[in-house]
Amino acid sequence: MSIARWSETLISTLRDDPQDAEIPSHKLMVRAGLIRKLSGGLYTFMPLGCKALRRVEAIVRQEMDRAGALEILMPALQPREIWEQSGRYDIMGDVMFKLQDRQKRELALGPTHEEVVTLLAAAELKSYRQLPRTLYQIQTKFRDEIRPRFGLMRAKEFIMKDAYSFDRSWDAADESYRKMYEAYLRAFARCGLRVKVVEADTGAMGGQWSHEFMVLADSGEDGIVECDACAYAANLERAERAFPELEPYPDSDKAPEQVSTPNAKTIGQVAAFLKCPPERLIKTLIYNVDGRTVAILAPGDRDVNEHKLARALEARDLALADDETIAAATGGPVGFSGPIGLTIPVYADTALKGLRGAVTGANRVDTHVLNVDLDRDAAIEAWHDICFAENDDRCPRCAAGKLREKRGIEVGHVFKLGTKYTEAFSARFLDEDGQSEAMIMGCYGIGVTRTLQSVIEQSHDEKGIVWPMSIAPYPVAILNLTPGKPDCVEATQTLARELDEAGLDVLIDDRDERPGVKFADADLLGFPIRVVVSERSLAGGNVEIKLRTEKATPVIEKDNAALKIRQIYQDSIKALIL
RNA sequence: CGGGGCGUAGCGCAGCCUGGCAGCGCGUCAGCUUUGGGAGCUGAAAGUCGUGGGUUCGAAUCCCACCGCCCCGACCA
Repeated sequence: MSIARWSETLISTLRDDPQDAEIPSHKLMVRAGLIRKLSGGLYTFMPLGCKALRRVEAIVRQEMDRAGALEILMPALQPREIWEQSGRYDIMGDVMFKLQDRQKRELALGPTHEEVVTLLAAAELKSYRQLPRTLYQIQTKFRDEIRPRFGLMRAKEFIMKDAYSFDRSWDAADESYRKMYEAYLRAFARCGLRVKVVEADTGAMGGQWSHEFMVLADSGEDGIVECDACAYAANLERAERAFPELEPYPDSDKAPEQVSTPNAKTIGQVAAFLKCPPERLIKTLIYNVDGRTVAILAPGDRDVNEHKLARALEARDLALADDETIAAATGGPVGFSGPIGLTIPVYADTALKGLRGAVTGANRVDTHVLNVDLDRDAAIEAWHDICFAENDDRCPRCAAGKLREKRGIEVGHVFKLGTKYTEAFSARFLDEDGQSEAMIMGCYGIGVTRTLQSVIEQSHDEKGIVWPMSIAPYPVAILNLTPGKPDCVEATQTLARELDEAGLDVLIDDRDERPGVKFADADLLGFPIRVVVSERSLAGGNVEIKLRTEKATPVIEKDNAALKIRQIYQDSIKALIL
């Protein structure tokens, strides 16, 4: 492939952690000289970082091609109108970078490409004979993130592989989805990443269902739960839970009774004042949902999950009501709301079904109600699972399991979109009977730059990066410890040439530096195979081959080194293929 | 947008409280010595102390405003 000399490239390593980095992968990417910050959420890829990035892209591209997807490249600049046409201009409005051209035409830098690709499909795919088709691109996306952070993890500008499938039927769409899902598993495995697939919320993308590919990491921005007994796993935004039978409280048949609870507004204060456990309290939250006011009931010890709530109520817009709205809707001040006697619709979390002897607000200042039986005392419009799942909750899919909470980095997301966009853009085809039908669509994203950083987050030690063989900027680094000695130079060159001819990228550390510096840099940069050429080993006709993942430093006859290294390389690459 | 922290040489930091010559370590450059896990000595280059205003004989230091970066939250494919 190619031979690079340290003295001729641009590799600047830092001894100290950068002041503005928090998580290991971000610190290491900067220390190893892979990236440099231009401004918040904007980074330059340095030569080594660029090489690693291209390797991730190459793997993703190969797996897309293998799955039959077709590469295209769409514009990053998009006219405003297409976002209005899909109805997402308002939803995505704040995350889009907007600008005008000199004709005052309004444009946006694409945060994603459903609109553009669906327009394309509408124009080009006209017959069932042309289906199915999956189109993809690897391109820079722009999002005005509220808070960019962790280096490439959440940046304003990042590289994404996005694919879009178009099918003639729902069954065929499921098949396209399955192909992408499997391509994703292969791609991440080849990158040396261990991923967990979870059921996910579709959010602003819409559609029927979706799966996220998560890299488990403490620094992950997403909460997920997984069952300790079965395969169930889900993003917390979506995660369900099972509802065990409730133990009745003593005297739970008593009639409701108002009690004075001066200044006790929060669950904690009321529970302490009445000396009862928080789970016996019912939280009553007043929400504005698409312009109407509703009451939401949740167990006192649980938080309402607005993603699940929005889905349950099929709501577009949802927010906690302000104090005036609460007073008008309940007749009482904030902190003392309860379901009894309300005229607005009341929705309750399923966990409350059958609860008797509960405590609620009385819709009156400093007053709560004891002995509440929701079925008897309140008018519940509907019961839904609308609270966050928590650690130790019972699994919703199997009888035996409990849910465990983890943190994850979302590196991929696949959506079954259905006809949301194809209807909006009239992306229709003629079937065998000459009938016009909307295409069924799916979309599939991989955060390429985020994937790269995730690899480091998942694979490093106290000395530096530990690259998987497949995406290391250079799989092999040859450290020439005495670049002044002709025989060391000669042996280094020969080995490098042999490896180059065998198809490996090689970096020669030819700097006039002390050995310790070279070792430390090689560890920091994480080359999977480190070869040392020195007078000492050369005296016996040998070189040293050390793997970044191993402690030992075996020597090998220098004439056999290239073959051995090639073998290690190939075995290692093979081990990453599913 | 709310809360907190930071901004001084390429990088990491001290100095600020209590105003008085702009400092340290690493890196960079030159020379000598050294050479298997971030070497030693000597010398050198390099700073609008984030920006603007104010107080003062005098401001990195005190006051006001703004900007940038980081963290927590809200928010978010």
